Amino acid sequence: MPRVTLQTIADELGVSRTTVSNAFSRPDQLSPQLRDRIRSVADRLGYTGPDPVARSLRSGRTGVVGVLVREQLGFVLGDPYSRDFLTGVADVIAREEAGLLLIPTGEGATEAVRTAAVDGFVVFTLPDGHAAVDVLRARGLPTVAADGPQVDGVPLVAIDERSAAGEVARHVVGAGHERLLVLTLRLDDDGPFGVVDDARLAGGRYRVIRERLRGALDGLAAAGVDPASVEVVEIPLNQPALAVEAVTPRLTGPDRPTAVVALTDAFALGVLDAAGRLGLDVPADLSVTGFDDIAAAGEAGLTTVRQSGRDKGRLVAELVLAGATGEDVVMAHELIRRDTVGPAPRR
Amino acid sequence: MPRVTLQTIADELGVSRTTVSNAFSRPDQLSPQLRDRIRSVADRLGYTGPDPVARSLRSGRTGVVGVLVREQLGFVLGDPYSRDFLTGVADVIAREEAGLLLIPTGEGATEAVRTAAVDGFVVFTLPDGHAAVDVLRARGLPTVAADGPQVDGVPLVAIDERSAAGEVARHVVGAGHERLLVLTLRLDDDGPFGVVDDARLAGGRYRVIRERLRGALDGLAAAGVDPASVEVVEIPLNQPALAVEAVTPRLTGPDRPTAVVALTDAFALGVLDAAGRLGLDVPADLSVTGFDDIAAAGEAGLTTVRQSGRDKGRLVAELVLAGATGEDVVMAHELIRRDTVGPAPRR
DNA sequence: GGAGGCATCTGAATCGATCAAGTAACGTCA
DNA sequence: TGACGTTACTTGATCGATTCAGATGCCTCC
Repeated sequence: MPRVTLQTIADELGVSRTTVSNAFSRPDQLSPQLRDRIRSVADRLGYTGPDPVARSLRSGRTGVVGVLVREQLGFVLGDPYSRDFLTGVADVIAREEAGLLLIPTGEGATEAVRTAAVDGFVVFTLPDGHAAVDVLRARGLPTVAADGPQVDGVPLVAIDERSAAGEVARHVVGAGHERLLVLTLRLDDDGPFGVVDDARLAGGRYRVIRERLRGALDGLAAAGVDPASVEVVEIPLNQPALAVEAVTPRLTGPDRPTAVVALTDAFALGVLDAAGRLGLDVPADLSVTGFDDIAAAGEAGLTTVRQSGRDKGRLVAELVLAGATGEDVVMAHELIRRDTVGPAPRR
Repeated sequence: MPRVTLQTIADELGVSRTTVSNAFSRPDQLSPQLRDRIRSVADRLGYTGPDPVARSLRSGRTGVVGVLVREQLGFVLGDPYSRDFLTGVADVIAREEAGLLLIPTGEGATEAVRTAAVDGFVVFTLPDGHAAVDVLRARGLPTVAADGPQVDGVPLVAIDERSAAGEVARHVVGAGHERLLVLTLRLDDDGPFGVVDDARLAGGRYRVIRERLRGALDGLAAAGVDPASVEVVEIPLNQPALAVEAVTPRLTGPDRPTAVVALTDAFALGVLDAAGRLGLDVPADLSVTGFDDIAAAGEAGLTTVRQSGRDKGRLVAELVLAGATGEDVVMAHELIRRDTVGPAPRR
């Protein structure tokens, strides 16, 4: 039994294939009567509308945006900020009646990128030098990167991480803190994770984190705290529990830090948790700052840097759908002062 | 400047278009030398491989699976069980080098389903009678539903919700509890939400929840507790905070329930939270059960029904990719007895 | 009454590949 | 030596639609 196509219906009614096509895709191009007849014959024959693939081939557009995320989809979906971002992308995709092709891609797996039938790509926080990005560029489709990497020919949408982190650092030092601990997300995929040295920082391939850390250290220096005196601890996954683990042994003793600058909200929430377990009062005994202002940060009263992942997702999707030939976009951020930063406790 | 196609390369080298096609898609069909020459010319001309759309049209397969989820993508991604499921789907998709098209679809929005260029569909917990499912069936592509709805011609993959909930109910009653509270997720999209009556239960369009609730009530009855004596409270979104809100006013007074049977882990975690705030000891003062065994349930020591969302996602994806003509699949579940069910307190 | 405009419909070309069938050259083996 | 199988490549048809340049008829307006 041959498949039902436009031609089948055209033959059935004695009209041209083009007219049947118009009945579905450009209803104003034919009389309402004929349109209805065509529709009813289509229903009778079980024709559900023009084949999407054939339509895409001829028209040159698929109506699908590919979203490149890191390989472990579970971790991406588990992260509130990432979720906000994806939700923002989906908002626009739905409004424009487009589709969202999720492409989890490891360093080696570029095949999915090469063979994805899409009109454009969104790249979401991949490390610098990720192989998939080269493939993307070769394909020549509209592409926008969110948060990273920064690559020639691919517009980047992000906040000014460096100055945002600088503001945080100055805010904390301004409250009188001198003994600080910085908690950072992984700078690169290869371990070991632990205390960060200069080489590790300089070589970090995750742009967002690298810039944040640089901004924070520069901000501390500018405020009069020697960056060499602050311990920087690197944690591989953006989960509160890992921050608890990293920070707990470091929050005891007379020389313990009086403030923890966490480069993500998840870490900051972990620090609040750890402080509670250790009986430290925040902010009387310990000050804590985060980054991103996810929903849980507001509930916890966390002082943090606000940026809207959802707005970013929306903007990025719009740029891709619009053809994405533009420049980088620097989005707004704002230091939100809530209840987790106080004056440094006196010895 | 015309686009570079197989023909461009064929002309450049004086070979046939098919041979160039084979160089990319069936490397064993031509000599290694020619293959290399073709590849190098392709690189030089900036040809990144066969156009995915054209290839799909001719070959009849797209290598993409469409996943239908409910409209509010944010809520879906925010739910741990849903996330596990999607991760499972993604596992298989990645392994088979396919793509995952996310289709958030509201009751009215069936256009995305009609025009999705996919080889098959995964339906994830849509309500019975959802318009998108009719469109799906008309398209005649391999389709599998996870958790619901149950529709003729669409294989369903789920656990035996009814008997699982029955086991929970018998377990709780077996510990001596007589005054019970049941917390259920929405039975249907239209409010109002609150105390559930028989009509609401019978008319519920979310299969999973309806079956769980039936199973729980039947189990209570079988164990000798009059279902009419248990209050059933319906909560619209699967979030712990909403359970806290619903349960707090009901956990005071001499006649308060001694056990809460929550039909999702998120609700159960909310109950644990509320109990803590009220100074009720679990399980000495209050017993609590959940459903699904998400990661946080284990950490909280929650007695619950285990099922693997990830395994379910994997199985469903495999069925779709295999053509999905089979029967319904009933997956295994297991009652996990941890630390939140104890003997009923004496008055 | 003729020119022009609009609404409606048609036909051929085209999108970029894969597929099925076929050909030519070369070796192998009875 | 001749039938047969392999390897390497070609030819022509085809997937199912959209696009674009007309053709046709009918109405309007000067």
